[in-house]
Amino acid sequence: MPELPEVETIRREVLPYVKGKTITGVEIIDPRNIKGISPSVFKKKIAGQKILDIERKAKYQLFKLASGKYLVIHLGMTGRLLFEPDKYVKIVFNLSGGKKLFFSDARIFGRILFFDSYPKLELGPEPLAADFTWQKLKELLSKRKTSVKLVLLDQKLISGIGNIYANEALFRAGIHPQRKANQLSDAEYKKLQQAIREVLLEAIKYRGTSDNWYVDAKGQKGGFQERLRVYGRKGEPCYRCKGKVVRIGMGQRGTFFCPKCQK
DNA sequence: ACCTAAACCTGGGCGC
DNA sequence: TGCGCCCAGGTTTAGG
Repeated sequence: MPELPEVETIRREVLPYVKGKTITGVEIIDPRNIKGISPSVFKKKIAGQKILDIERKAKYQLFKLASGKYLVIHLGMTGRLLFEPDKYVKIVFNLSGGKKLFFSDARIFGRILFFDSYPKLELGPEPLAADFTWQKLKELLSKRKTSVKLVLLDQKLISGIGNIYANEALFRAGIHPQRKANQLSDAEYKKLQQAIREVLLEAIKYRGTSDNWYVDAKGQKGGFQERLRVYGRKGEPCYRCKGKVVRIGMGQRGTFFCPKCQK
């Protein structure tokens, strides 16, 4: 599923493809991804808009338009932005110059939004921001009594981390996912902050994780799935201690960890 | 304000 | 080959 590294990979590919182009029209094959306004109003508003830039905020892509308005896309779980169509295309953006950008989404969890001014998205700080220090992480996590794993997934508190990278960061930091967020030591907040940064940067470098659905705008898989240490590895040996990786459910999500290495 | 759980969705994988 | 069942999970919504 597209988390921060996957969305960033797509943004870097799509930006040069659309920058300076005008959206001449939109074909709506399935309207269910369009949120907040009716499909017909969306069509009218988007037609003729020139794209200046794409900004990424957490898992959102903000298409900055010359009019000062914004097209905002969230890929949900199975959403894709593609240069060539696949069998799950729901929306087609026709661009000046004859190119098309395809929005594909098998499960229709993705969201397409339109804002007349800069979008308010209610997101917590991004872990890759320069001022996201371990003290900042401690300040945020100290507010919560629930498990550290679930808190990492709360986009209003910290934005951009999804299930894969929450599992991977906790493994790298040696922290058990069921530990209470407000009960870590300073050394553990420090290790966790470093682990989050490291895993996100490494995943961007490898162009994201294609555990199942994710592909980039060219339809190509990422490379980070081969570097996952716990996610999806239930019953397999831990790379650090050779013990078995365990899977439990937390908040309706698969949670993978090594009981020996994560305390 | 915080926390939990259900709901939204459907392709893919599995057992039979 | 095909049917039924279960699983995947980001975000919103509802309710405690």
